[in-house]
Amino acid sequence: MKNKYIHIYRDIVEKIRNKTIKPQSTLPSEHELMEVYETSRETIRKALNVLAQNGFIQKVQGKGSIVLDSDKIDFPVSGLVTFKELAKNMGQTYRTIVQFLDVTHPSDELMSKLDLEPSDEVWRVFRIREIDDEKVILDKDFIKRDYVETLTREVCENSIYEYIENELGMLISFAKKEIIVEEPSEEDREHLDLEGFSNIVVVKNFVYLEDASLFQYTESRHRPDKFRFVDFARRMK
Amino acid sequence: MKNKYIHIYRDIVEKIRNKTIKPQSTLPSEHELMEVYETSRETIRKALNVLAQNGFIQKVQGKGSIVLDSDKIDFPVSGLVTFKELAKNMGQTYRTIVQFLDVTHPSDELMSKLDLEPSDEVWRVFRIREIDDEKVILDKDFIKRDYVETLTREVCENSIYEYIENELGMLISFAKKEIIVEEPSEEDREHLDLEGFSNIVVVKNFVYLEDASLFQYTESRHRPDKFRFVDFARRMK
DNA sequence: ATTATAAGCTTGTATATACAAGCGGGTCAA
DNA sequence: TTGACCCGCTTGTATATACAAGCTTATAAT
Repeated sequence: MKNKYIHIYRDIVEKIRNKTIKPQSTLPSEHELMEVYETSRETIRKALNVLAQNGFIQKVQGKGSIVLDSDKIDFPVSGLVTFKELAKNMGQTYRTIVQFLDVTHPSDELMSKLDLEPSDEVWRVFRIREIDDEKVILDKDFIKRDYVETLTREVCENSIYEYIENELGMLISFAKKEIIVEEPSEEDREHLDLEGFSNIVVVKNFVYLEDASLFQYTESRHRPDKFRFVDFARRMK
Repeated sequence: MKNKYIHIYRDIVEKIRNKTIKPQSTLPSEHELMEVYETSRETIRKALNVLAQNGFIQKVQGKGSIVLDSDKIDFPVSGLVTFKELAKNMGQTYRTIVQFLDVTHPSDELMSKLDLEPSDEVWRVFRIREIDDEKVILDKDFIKRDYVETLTREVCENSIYEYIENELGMLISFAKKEIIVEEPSEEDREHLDLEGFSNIVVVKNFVYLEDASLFQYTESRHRPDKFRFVDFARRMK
């Protein structure tokens, strides 16, 4: 009986995605949805609020809930997304090359970023991402050792996130992102196919777990032509 | 008696901002907040949910609401932000130069972007943004004439958003953003102080009103060194 | 000492009710 | 025809209650 509203949310998302419910149309009223899902109005409203928050619908007082055009707001690239999901949308073939993987003590910069002591240990993972046989992204991951005991090359080649969530049972909850543009470093030039591009898009990512503990810092360095970021922003009333 | 929860939200935001409530501490329990604000638990929870959504707190079942470090998640640059707000944070002095302002019929590209007919009219506003006496941003705005009858140079030099919300009484509700990197166009080279930069960060912005109608498309073209985007993303459970 | 259990706190979910506020269509009067 | 008003729909807000589920601490049993 738990998570009824999330179930309703997912159900409606699915119907919007596969066009069972068409863009620009209005959803059934909250009263009608109550009967469809055999639940209370508050539960329906919780589901609708999540839909609105994520850009699927727009609620208008006195009228109803208008279904937005999800194609125009194509999400997958927004928010918390892994390379695997991103690559599927971007190109034909993709591959991850683990440059190296080790445990060290944090540099000064990292100590302030991850809030660490000099004695703490961190996993350091550098990965090169290929899309259509071009090396276009350099991912530098720093993960607190406290949270992750072991980490293998194989895991890094696949998806660290999947490992952490599925194998270790830890839940990623939120992240702070910062996007800036820099000149390519020596490292960038060495590992990426820059093809004359003289800028690098740097996505700095601070990842937090469900208990609000910061456990990972990631720097994702993109060749500019392979970078795209989509965001849906709702205004505070 | 209306909007009690928004009032509570703002009150707590203020307390977090001015450090009356310190980062990493936990908020009073929902029960205690009920008494402080003399309201019901559901109302408190609504306020707390908005706080969580906007990255001010993290709720942990069984424990409480942890106050996040807002300094590390400095918002103002995220979401729906106008140049005026942005410039205040970026530099010392800023200025807006209205390149031109007119009404035309839409190009094919614009027709598809703004969902228009060939007979429709659109305002076209091109503005150059100066920060510290350098021309670093080129803003190209396209606004549906249906929604805005008149638009003056003076308004454009100040803030179109303020004009629309305060003078015309229309409410901006949400926006879809897309960030990509391009080669500078002739136009970019002509109007901006590119200083050898060979890329331009393009922020495409589709702005919607409260009734879900699309009414503006903006293309904001930034010199890469003056671009920064901060985002807070929460994962769906 | 260690472990297991229970109690008491916390937040999470589901339900019901009441009234406010916005929209739209219909009615009726001028 | 036009405008004012009302009614029935919609969503928005506030309240109360009940129980579930997660965390911490204290207590009891081994």
